[in-house]
Amino acid sequence: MSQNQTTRPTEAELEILQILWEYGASSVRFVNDKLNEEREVGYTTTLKLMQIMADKGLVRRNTESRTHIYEAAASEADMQQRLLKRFVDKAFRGSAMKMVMQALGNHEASAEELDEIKALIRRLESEDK
Amino acid sequence: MSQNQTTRPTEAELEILQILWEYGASSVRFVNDKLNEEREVGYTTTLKLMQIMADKGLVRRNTESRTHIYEAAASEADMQQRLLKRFVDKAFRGSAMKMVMQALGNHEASAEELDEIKALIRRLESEDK
DNA sequence: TTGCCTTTACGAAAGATTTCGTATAAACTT
DNA sequence: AAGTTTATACGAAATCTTTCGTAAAGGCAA
Repeated sequence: MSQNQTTRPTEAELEILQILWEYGASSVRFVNDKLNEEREVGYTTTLKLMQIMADKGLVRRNTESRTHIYEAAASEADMQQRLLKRFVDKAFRGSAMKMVMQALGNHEASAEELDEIKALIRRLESEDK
Repeated sequence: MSQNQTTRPTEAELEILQILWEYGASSVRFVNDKLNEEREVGYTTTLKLMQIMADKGLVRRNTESRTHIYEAAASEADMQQRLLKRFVDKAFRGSAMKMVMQALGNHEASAEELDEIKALIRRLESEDK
C-alpha cells in the first residue's frame, strides 16, 4: 500500500525486523518460532503483523510459493539511522552529542570499545581536514 | 495512582515533560501554549494528558491554588538514561556502542564536540585504572 | 479420495494512546 | 449581582497497535 520510505515500525514490528535482519528472508512460521523463544505469540498474530508490514512497505514478500517469504525492505543500519534521529529529537531535543555523552558516561563501554571510538574519532578528524 | 519509578512516558507525554524540564514547574495553560507553538492541540487534551501523567507519577502537581502547577517528577538526565537503555535494547539489540558509533559516523559531530568526547574518554580511562 | 495439517486472508475484539465535548465551579469584569 | 472568562473533572469518542478466531484453500498421508 503506502510504500513510504519514512514509515516507522511499531515496537512489535521492530521485533520482527530484528529477526529478518539476523536470519535473512524468512517465512512467517520461522519468525513466529523465533518470537516464541522470547515470549508466547500466536501464529496468526505474527502473520497479521507481517502482512501489515508488507502493506506499509517495511518488508517485501515473495508470494511465488504457497509459503510466503518476507525480507526487510531497509537495511538494519538504515533503519537504525532513522530511528536514532527520531529518538534523539524526541528524548534529547535533537542533540546527538548529549546522547552520546550520556551513553558513554553510563559506564557501558569497555576499554576495547573506548579504543574503537577513539579510532573512529581520529578517522573523522582526518576526514574533516 | 501508580507512582512507579519505571513508568515510561508515551510520546505525547514526553513532549510535555520536555517543556516542564525546559521551563520548570508550569500550569496547563502554559504548557498548552508552548505545545501550540509547534502544532494545534486542544486545551483539554493537554489537561487530560497531564492529569494522566500525575496519576502515573511522571509529574507532581501542586493543587493549592485554583490553577494547578505541574513539575516533572524525574530529572531530564534520569529519564534520558531510562529511555536510552530501552531504545538501545530495542533498536540496537542492546549494544550501546553500535549506537554511539552510528551517531558519530553520521557526521553529526563538530570538531569541538569530538574534542569533548575525547576528553570524556580520557576521564573514563583514568577512572577505570 | 478422504481427512489432516499448514498456510493465507479477513475481520473484529482487546488494549493503549490521543483527542475532545460537556459539566461544574472559581475568579474576574462591569 | 449578573455575565464572561478560565479552571478542573470526567467520560467517552477516535485512533493506533496488538491479538486472535474463523474461514478457505493448498498440499500431504493413509
